[in-house]
Amino acid sequence: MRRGLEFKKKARIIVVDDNYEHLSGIKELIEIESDFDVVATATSASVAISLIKKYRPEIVLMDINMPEKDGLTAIAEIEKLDLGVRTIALTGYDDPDLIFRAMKIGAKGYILKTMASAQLIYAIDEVANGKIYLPATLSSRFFEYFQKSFKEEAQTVSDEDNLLNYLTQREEEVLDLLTQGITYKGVAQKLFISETTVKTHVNNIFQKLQVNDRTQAVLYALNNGFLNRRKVKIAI
Amino acid sequence: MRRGLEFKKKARIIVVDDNYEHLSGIKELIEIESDFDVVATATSASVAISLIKKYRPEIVLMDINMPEKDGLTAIAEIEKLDLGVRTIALTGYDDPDLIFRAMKIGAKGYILKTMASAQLIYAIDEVANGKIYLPATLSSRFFEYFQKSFKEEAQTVSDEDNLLNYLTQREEEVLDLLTQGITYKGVAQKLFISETTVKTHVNNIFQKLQVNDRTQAVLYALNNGFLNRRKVKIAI
DNA sequence: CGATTTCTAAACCATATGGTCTAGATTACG
DNA sequence: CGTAATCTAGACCATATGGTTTAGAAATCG
Repeated sequence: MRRGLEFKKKARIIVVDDNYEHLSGIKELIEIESDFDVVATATSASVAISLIKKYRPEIVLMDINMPEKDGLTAIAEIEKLDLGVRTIALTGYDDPDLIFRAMKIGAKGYILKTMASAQLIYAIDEVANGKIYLPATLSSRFFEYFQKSFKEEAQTVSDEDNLLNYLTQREEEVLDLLTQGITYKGVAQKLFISETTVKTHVNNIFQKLQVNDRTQAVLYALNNGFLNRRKVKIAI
Repeated sequence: MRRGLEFKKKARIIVVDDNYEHLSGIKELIEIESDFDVVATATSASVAISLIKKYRPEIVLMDINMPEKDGLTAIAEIEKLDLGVRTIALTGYDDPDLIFRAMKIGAKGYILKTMASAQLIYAIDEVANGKIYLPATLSSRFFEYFQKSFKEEAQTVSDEDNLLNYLTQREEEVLDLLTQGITYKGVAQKLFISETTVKTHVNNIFQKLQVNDRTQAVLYALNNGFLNRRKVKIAI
């Protein structure tokens, strides 16, 4: 598979799988069917991490379903090292939650063990070239899960009977300061009003939000999208 | 393109684009090259929504770059109607933030206007069959953006000098109850200890978190991933 | 123009919260 | 076994917070 005079470096790979049979199978597959270089293998996440520090590979193939320290935390740790190592998650399950979590913590690809060997090689190739690879079926599953979580969030947040809607503008300003952990005295200074006025506003806020104290008001505000009102932030 | 005796219903489509040229172009394209049925078109989001309510199509092709009411809010509204209508976003820009927001609010597909007509038909077909369709390039862009946002979040949250790490187990339990808006008396009852003990714990918490009151402690906890410790919740 | 809402502010009081110190019982650690 | 950390709990005091009522000024609305 070598391609003449290309300068492209052979991607160096570390394979991690607690099952030794699988491990050597994958290693052989890669060495025979592709141009990549398996520089090391590991049967546990902790060993894998020291090997990664030592060899600095471009790619890590990580089995997610391991006992002891699980693969997801391992991936998270690898990402935290920030060595530019790109990790591909490998597993038998297409559980959307698993896919979501893997991608969330920084996996650059996600492949099922049942998939054809050609697809594995293709995925490694894509990821080695800086792309992120998810097979179409898994991608669909991911997005369904992704949208479902946001839908639930949107429902709980932007209800039209959100009690925050009943607050006046001044009350919103006061509540905004409260959600920053500022005392009544501080609020009074910031808004150039007396402390008793602040107390009046606060009491009205309590009644409207049906809570009994400052902490509960702040919690209500945070749980019901109060911050999203003023800031146009579309953050996750 | 009709396929003999299949029972599959022709998907009914509404196309929305403020540019009339584009609109009729897309409409013709769909009618000539595919089996789908364009039941209506609209040049504004608000008109589109009433048409959707009237025709109940399976698919909506929505141009995102419209003046007045923009396409994203339109998609959000359509999703909110919960009519089972599946929306595909259509735009000239592959801005990752745009893609991310579109998918977040529930778009079932995202296509660039520059893409080949065959790809448009393919996308509609996929979405009509209940799948979610993102072309590979856009998918890559989406995931990069997705991971970047989580990476930033992870950095601010899971620092090793997170003051929450200095809390004892009992202090964590107390703080947990405080983050639910419970009073000292309530905490005392829940933990079967005296109120003065609660106060002792709380004072220790304040010192460790370097804050002055309950609200600030709760805010610190929420902003620094306190909830993610006990609950394995991977919520967004 | 009259009514309503909003923002302002005070008085008064009860209680919750916060700050500091001391101290016994238990457990963990070297 | 001695020491440190943790959990418990009391005393004492200062102040912040919460509940209620009243009320004037300004803005908004029909």
